[in-house]
Amino acid sequence: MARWLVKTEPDECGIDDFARDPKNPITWDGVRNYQARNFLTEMAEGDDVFIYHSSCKHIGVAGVVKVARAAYPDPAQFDPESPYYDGKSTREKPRWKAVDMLFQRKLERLITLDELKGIAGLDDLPLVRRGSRLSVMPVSDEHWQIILQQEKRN
DNA sequence: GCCAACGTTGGC
DNA sequence: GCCAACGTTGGC
Repeated sequence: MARWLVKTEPDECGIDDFARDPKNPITWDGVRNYQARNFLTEMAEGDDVFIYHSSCKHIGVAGVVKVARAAYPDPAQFDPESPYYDGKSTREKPRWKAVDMLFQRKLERLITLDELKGIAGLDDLPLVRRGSRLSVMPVSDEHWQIILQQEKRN
């Protein structure tokens, strides 16, 4: 089973939005970057996913969700009203994918980007790399454990 | 196919 | 709000 991390702006959709209605999956749509899309496509039902809060006051890993439905065509790309509309995408050959994700748990505390940057073992995690804009990325078992261990620290 | 211009991301 | 880094676009 693979593990992942996705970035999100908590004002748009953060871990609290998952927690508010924990039985209801949320559609992870609007990914408009090819590398990120390719990772989305690799996600399998049941995979664990870190929710990372970006572009906000408290930046860091906030919780865990799981993939409830593997990749399918992102409905937003066909909706002219959506900010994620892509006129060049067709239903026959959809360009973009979405997955559904289900709440697992909120971390006991936010694991901040700042502290993640200080952990040598995470050097090759795209998240902590300077200038990295990748919004969906795989997380190795080792990295996953390292990040979770931080939760128990003060 | 190159690459300058432009738009976006995202930390600060 | 600033701006560095990056991805995409489009002229050539």
